[in-house]
Parts: sequence; structure tokens; C-alpha cells
Amino acid sequence: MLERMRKQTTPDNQLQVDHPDGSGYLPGLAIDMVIFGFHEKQLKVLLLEYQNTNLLGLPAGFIKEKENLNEAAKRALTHRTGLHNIYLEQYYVFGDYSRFDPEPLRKILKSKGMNPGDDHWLLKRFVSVGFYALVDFTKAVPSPDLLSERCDWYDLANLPPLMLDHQAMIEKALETLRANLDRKLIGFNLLPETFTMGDLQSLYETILGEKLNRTSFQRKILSLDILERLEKKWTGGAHKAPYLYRFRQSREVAVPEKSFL
Amino acid sequence: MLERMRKQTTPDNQLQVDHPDGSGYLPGLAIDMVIFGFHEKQLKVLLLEYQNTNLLGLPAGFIKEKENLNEAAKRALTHRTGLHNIYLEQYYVFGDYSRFDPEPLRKILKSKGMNPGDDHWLLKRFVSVGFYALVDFTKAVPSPDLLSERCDWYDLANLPPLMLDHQAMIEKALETLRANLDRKLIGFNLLPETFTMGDLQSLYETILGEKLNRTSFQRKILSLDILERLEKKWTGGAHKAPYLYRFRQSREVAVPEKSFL
DNA sequence: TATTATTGTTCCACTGTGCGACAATGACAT
DNA sequence: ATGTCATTGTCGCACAGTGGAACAATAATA
Repeated sequence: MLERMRKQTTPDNQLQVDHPDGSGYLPGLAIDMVIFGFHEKQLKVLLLEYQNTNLLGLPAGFIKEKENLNEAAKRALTHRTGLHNIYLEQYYVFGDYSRFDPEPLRKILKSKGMNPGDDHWLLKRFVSVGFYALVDFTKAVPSPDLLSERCDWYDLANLPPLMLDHQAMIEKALETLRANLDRKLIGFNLLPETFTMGDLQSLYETILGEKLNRTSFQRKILSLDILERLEKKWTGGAHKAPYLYRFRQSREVAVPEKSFL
Repeated sequence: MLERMRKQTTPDNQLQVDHPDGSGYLPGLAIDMVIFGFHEKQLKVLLLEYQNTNLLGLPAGFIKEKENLNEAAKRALTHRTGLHNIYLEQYYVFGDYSRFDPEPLRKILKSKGMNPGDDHWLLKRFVSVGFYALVDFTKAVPSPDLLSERCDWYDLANLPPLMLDHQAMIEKALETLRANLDRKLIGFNLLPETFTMGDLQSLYETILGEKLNRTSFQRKILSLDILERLEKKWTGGAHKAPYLYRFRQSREVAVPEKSFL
């Protein structure tokens, strides 16, 4: 009984960085994750900071020899955010040879007191599968991995310089999110469980990068019959209090739709 | 002068199948291609047939150590169809461990007179990047690869049993094509250079799997202002001859659009 | 109690779509 | 030649969906 209760989620951060051949993982294949959040009308991205290197980059992951690719991505996502059951989707494979540049990783490993040879598995060419995830900013608890010092949210609109091609990876993820936003109902994954119509609209406006008509937006969203209206919210604002809504469907599944905006 | 004229497209089929470690290629990573064609109101897929094995499968490819992933896919596509400048897009990475099954490949290698050991590189686990391509059926010249006996078109609506998870790969490719069809203008890549409005409509109907209204379809497509009307066609049919149209834009680039159907 | 900002809702003009109608046409049969 | 027939190009109309103005309701503040 007690054993069962004490049982922790495996830390599973036991990446064999010091083992030069990376045994146990598929060689040459990595996962890079763009984890989106939304807070104060701004899109956020979760980034890792590596100590003493001035380097910032996307959370990454590797695939175990007998593990599913998508499971490996879920695993990495859970470790960075503490969250389960998150909207997560492959969006592109970054496979250009020109991506290959071992220097940032070498710098990071050295900062960890290692002196990896040129044949260290982390310094070889990687093809990287890009995933993006949509999380509830208020629930995520960012935590760094073995190689990094900090894990924190950054404003998407104001990103610092990133290592390798991570900037381009984020841009492509945002493109994909934009394209999917009006075909699937995935936006809700970025909001807390209850929200106002204004919250939802400003989320859509931020992602799409354009103003939307207030009445049309409200009418369209409500006509989809996916929201449940709750009691009034009482904001601190000097104005009529808006209703709170809750998303009806399981927040996981994307409802296939004709473009609805 | 003559040398230049005689110069052939590199056969480049020199896959080192007999070399047990597959040197020169990225390990554990493959490309599988769903090549779509359209003929007589039917969607077609290009499949490879392996002699004496009763096995059918999708054209595949591997990535050279210093090659871009997308270039490797282009290379494979060109070798199977003889065509350059074809619409080609990544659509999903198949990375489940359960895909791993060396038996079909072993059978194929044996049929080629080889007796590969369990550690032969082609018998290891592969993660496969799925691409789909849209080609002009009338221009493609299917040709098999080193391991296969024949390369031919098959009716998508009536597929024979396929090896591994290739059936699911095709289904997912079709889903993606469907979703993209009304956001980008990629359908034209499946038609010859000139076509009638009826051809175009039946292409859309076949891909989407539903009847479309004739007058609305015509009005919508023409309003996009992407077609050039040519002289009349004269069909053998006992009815009014339809106009021929030609796609204006480069047939390569997908025009981003709000969903237009 | 008045003011102010925001929200919920209604209304109306405009656009786009589904669909029926009809004339035009090209091949074939008679 | 003439009539038949299937298909195509085009028009018109009813209907639905959208953008945007307008207005009343309301919650905090002055």
C-alpha cells in the first residue's frame, strides 16, 4: 500500500550524456519541442538556458531503442512541464545537413566539466523531428533537464538569440499552429479551464496576428456549440462583467471542422 | 560536346544492399513515399512489386550522410518517376516501435540471392519519414529500384494487401492531401497541363470523396483568377465541347488561401 | 447618483453559395 | 438534312453567413 503511494514518477532524466556512444537511444535522431503558452495576451515559448554558455534552446529529447517516437515526445514534454495529457503534434522534420554544427553542444558539455571527443554521440549529425505542444500556462511547472540550468517562458514576440536553427523551428511551429487553429479546435488548450469570450478572442487574435470582429467572433464560436456558459465572472474592471465559459469536449481531441473563421 | 550530350542522369541506384552496415547512409532513418496520380477519374498510387515474394510496398529511400532529408526524397521520387520539379511534401513521421518487423525485408533480400545476418542494416528498426507527391499521370515513367521487380500504378480505391504498415501510410497521406487541397492550390499538380472544368471538378470530387455543385465549383474556381481559358476542346462526346483551361501560376508553389471550397 | 468602459444582443446591408432553369453545342441516329 | 441527346456555359433567385453599427445592460469608480 505505502510502497504504491510513495512510488514516484520515474525521474527518467538519466540521459547517458557521459557515455560516449549514447547507448540505449536511436542514433542520429532527436526531438525538438516548441511548447506554447499564453499569458497576458502574449504567446510564450518554453526555453532552456545552459549555464556559463550564454546559450538558449528548445527542449529536446531522444528516442529509446524500443520506444515509440510519439511516446518519447510525450515523455520529454512531461519532464519539462510536469503535465500529462497535453495537446502535442508533430509538425516538421528538420533534416538539412547544414543544421549540423557540434559546437553549441560541445560548449554545453564542456561547461558540465566533460571533454567529449569528436565521436561523442551528441556531437554527430542529428535529424530532428519537430513537435509543438499547447499547454495551460497557469498549470505548467517548467523544469530544466540534466544539461541545462534553467527552464523558463519567453515572449514569442521578443525572442532572444537561440542556438542552431531553433528560431526557424519556432517560426515554422507557429505557422503550423496558425494553419491548424481554424481547422481544429485546439486553441482552448492554451487557456485555463474557464475563460471569457474576450480571453478567447484575444488568444485567436494573438495567434493569427490580426484583429477579429467582436460580434462575428462571438456568434461563430457560440454557433459551434462547444462552450458551456457558467456564472458571471466578476473582474476588477469598471464595466459589465463578462460570462465565463468552459470548453465542453475533452480538451485533448481536435474536432475536425471546415475552416470556421 | 558529345560527352555532355551523352551524359545521363546518374543511375544512383547504387544502394549498398549487400554491404551489411549500409555505410554512407544515415542509420535507422528511411523515407517512404506515397506518389499520387490521377487517371480516368481514379486516384492512383505508385507501388513496387518484389519478385518471388508476393510483396508490394511503397517506394522508399535512404538519406546519405551529407545529404538533406528533402533532397533524398526528391532523389527517390525522380528515380521512380523520371520526373523533376514535382510537388512533394513531408506529412508524418512513422516512429512506432511496433512497426519494426524485419521479415518482409529479409524475404526480399533472400529472393535476391542474399542471406543477410540479423545485424544487416536493412533488418534493423527504422523510423520512416512519410512524404507524398502529386504527379502528372501522363508524364510519369514508373521504374523499379534495385530490390524490386516492377513499379506500377494501383487504384487507391482498390489496393492489394501491402507490406508492413504501408496501407496506413497511404491513408494518412490521403487525409493530409484532402486537408491541404482546400487550403493550397495543389490539385493541379495531378492534372496534365490543359484540362476541362469537368476534369478539375471530378479530381476534387475524387479526392474529397463527395459530389460538388457544378455551378458553384465553376464560379469559385474562376473567381480565384488562376486559370487561363484556351481554345475549345473537341471531345468525342455527343455534347457541347467544353473549354480547355491551363493553370496560370508555376505549378510548383502552393498559394496560401483561406479554405476556398 | 453620474460616469465610463466593456459586454450581450439585435439589426441590416452585403457577399457568397446551392440549386434550378435554359440556351448553346457537338456527335450520333435516322 | 433533321431530330435526339448529353453535356456545357451562363443566368437568376432564395437562402445563409459575415462585417459592422447601434443600443441597452452592468460593474466599478468618481
